[in-house]
Amino acid sequence: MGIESTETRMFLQLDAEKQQRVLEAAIDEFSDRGYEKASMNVIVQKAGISKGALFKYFGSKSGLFAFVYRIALNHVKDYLRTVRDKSQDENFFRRLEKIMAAGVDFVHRYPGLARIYYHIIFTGDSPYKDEILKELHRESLKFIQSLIEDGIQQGDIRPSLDPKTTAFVLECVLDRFLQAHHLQFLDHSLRLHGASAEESNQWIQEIVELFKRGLENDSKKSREVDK
Amino acid sequence: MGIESTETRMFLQLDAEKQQRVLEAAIDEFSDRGYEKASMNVIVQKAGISKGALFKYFGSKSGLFAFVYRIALNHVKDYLRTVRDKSQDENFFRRLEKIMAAGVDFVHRYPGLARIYYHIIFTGDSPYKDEILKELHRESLKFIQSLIEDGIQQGDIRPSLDPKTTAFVLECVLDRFLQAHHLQFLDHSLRLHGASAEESNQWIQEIVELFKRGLENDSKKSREVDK
DNA sequence: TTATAGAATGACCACCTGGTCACCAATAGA
DNA sequence: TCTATTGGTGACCAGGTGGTCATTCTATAA
Repeated sequence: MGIESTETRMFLQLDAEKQQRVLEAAIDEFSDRGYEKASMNVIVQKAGISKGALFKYFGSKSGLFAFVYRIALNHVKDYLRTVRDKSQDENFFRRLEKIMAAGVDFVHRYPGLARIYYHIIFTGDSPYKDEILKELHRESLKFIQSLIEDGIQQGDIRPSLDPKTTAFVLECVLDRFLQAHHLQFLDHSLRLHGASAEESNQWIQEIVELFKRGLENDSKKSREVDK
Repeated sequence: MGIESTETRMFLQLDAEKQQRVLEAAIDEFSDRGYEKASMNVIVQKAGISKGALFKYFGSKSGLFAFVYRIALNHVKDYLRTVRDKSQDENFFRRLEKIMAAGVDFVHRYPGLARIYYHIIFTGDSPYKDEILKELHRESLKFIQSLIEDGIQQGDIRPSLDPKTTAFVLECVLDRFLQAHHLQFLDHSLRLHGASAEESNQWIQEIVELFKRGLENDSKKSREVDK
């Protein structure tokens, strides 16, 4: 498949400090400028290696990007899976809160990877564009829809809801919410950029409350679980 | 101000067919590739003029972009103002529907301008970045907040709502909804790309219904106006 | 110590960009 | 006819890109 990462044995055999240095330089440049505008010359400079060496490690710019993208995607999958599994027994709205909070944590813990991930989501800026985007959106959709299905099954949200509409609305709010944490120009109403965890959590509460009213299953009061 | 368009008298004195041709070439290239990646060489080729002439008409790439951006912004302002004024007497949710429908109309009628406008909104890709983004977001926020304030004043939505949260949620759903009409990679759940006006309207109904439940003022039944 | 294999280097390449300006063509006015 | 002005051209420029590869360096084994 086109988006296979192409790090060579040579790269994998470097000492850990050098691998780390190269990886950080790449994340830095790709997160700052996206795929197309990122410059291998800049990455080389930041990493303190020769350009020829970098091309030996990854074959091409797209190969290097694929390597970084995979790391970002795996981190996203990890945090989503972790929070989903840990919140299995909670109600839909509580789960939604936790997913948003985990997203904020991800953005704060791995700012570079988060920027790369969301830049791809919003702009499609990547090599092998179709495959990467298909993969990203398949993952995202699968996750949100399973959450909604669980919520309907557990009686937290109305069975009459159209799952597609609900997934659409949830997804765009979640994406924008997280993106506003690191893209200041999108952050004109909630001041999420630079917000403390507590402030972000305030906003999470408010947003989820809004969704609660809109989605809640009246005929079966939403299960409350100890907070 | 930095974002003043810089079309020269020379451009304005061209015959209308040539002006149109140059403008279309620019819209085509900027909408396809955004500001930074758009190539003056490509625009020149598409317009069938010399590069020197193009630089005489607009001074620079940023000058040309400012010209095009202004046209896009004016179109957006126009449709928003028109739909807001025409729906002055309707309830909040009906207004929301009409605004979304007008947005879909804008996207269909001026696909190039819509792409340019939303690309700036989502990526900030433009010259004089701070000024343009400030202007865009000021307009957007002003519009949505005035809509919400009207809705609260008329008793359609709850006064207890936090206007910021509500504006945030509305804005990201509206933006994503419109963007999905022309960015296929964002269009994985609703199939808006290539949707008929009727299909889009179906989705609008569903989305607004969701918001209605979430926002509606219980103590004063939302005013129904003949549909 | 020498030879070899592997790793690394950086000058070079073709291609692309936004922008410049000497030159040319057309037109109007004297 | 000559001159001045306006409009237009495209070769050229400096700077940047991703990528290549002849050469050099380094580590290891014999």
